[in-house]
Amino acid sequence: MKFSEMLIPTLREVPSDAEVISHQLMLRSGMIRKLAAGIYSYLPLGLRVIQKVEKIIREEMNAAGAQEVLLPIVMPKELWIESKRWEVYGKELLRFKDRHEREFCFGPTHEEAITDLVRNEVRSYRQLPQSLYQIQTKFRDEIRPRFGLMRGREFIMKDCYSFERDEDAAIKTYWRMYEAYRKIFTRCGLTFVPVQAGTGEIGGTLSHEFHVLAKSGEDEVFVTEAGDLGYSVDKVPADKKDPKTGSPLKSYRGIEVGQVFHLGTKYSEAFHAVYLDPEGKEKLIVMGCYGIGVGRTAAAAIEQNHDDKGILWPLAIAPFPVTVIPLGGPETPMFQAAAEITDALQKAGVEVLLDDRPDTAGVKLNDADLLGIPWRVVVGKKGIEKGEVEVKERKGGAVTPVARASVVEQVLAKVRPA
RNA sequence: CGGGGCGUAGCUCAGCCUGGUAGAGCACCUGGUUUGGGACCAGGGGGUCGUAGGUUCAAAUCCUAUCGCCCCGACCA
Repeated sequence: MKFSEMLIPTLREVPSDAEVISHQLMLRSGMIRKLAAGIYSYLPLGLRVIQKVEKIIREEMNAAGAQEVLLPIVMPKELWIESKRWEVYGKELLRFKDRHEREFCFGPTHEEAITDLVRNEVRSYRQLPQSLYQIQTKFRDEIRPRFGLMRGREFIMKDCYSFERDEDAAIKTYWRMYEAYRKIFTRCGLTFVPVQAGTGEIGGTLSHEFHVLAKSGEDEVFVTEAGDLGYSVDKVPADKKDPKTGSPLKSYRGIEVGQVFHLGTKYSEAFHAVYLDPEGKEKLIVMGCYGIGVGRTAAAAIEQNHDDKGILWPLAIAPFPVTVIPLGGPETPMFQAAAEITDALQKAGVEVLLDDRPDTAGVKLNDADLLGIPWRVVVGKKGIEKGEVEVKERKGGAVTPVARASVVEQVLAKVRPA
């Protein structure tokens, strides 16, 4: 891809309405733009990151045995009356009427829709278990949207719902999803901690939140010495000590990027979602639900991976793994070499951003720092005269001169580790 | 919803107190010179000062209302 042909409107200055670093950097790097409070457009670079995160989520959810579906965003009032949440949910539930004065809401979550689907389609124990997930736009009319993608009103969420024959099977699935979540956030390059949490409005009995630890986090979490488990404010032991080791728990700020719930039969009771067991007896389906904030995961990655010059994307979710920067105009040997290197990498299946803009070296290098693409190939005049180009990792900073002839091979080794 | 703040060019902001022909830097367009860390010269385009009403000879500036946005608090992926 050529920088000059993509819509990447980078900003030199920090927009005045952005407070947290991820919001600032997403705006400055041309990933997102705000349309209204808590409502954002994703530009090409931002969408690329979102899609990388989604790809990881899909792979791990599929590996955990879940199937992808897509439910409606708009749902009728009646469904929400059945679960009693039309009254309970409050003003975050955005409600409206259609031309026939029938009442609807925008989905803030989809237990109702999925349970309705499953109760209509599942009759027999032979059809269970089922785990169904979707990646979809949600709308929650938050009292105070803030921090860019971190707390939008409209946001992309992966939500998964599991349906099991009994409690034991549901608990097993719960832990399988828990492990899938660990893999997802690990693959996204995040440092995170699973946190024992209360179940809040969605209801249920067992729950973990996955928190990315960052100073800007909205939640306080209490983490064990080993850092392998935490407790939310409403679940932390009174003495604030690790129940296993007795050592004190440390307080951190966390960004909740995912949560897993064991729901039990709350929704299957409300919706009479039942199946017939081998004896022909009617039984309630046992449910779980599992959410990941996709945009928030991307924002959290920035909160955790940035420096004073810009983003330091983890390789797995970077908009591009590598950028090639010729320091010279279109007629120069630098530009020629850069184009050839780009071409060779692309033929090898690597996504490359070629900075073909006519701007000065300073502009290109500063923008490259801002965008945070993990690997950078700089083709400079002195280097090219010696038959060399430079390979630099955004995070490390060390510049490695590499022979022109072997640069493709070397970049490939960095960008797709076996 | 309670408390605080802000709406002036694409972005960052000055001007408002003390009313008198709308500004700067960056960005953008044209031509030229430039290319290792946000270049230079010359020319140029762009704003009914959030909106509506009021006061006044005269309003970005004073008054009233309204809308939007940001921050702090209660709610949440």
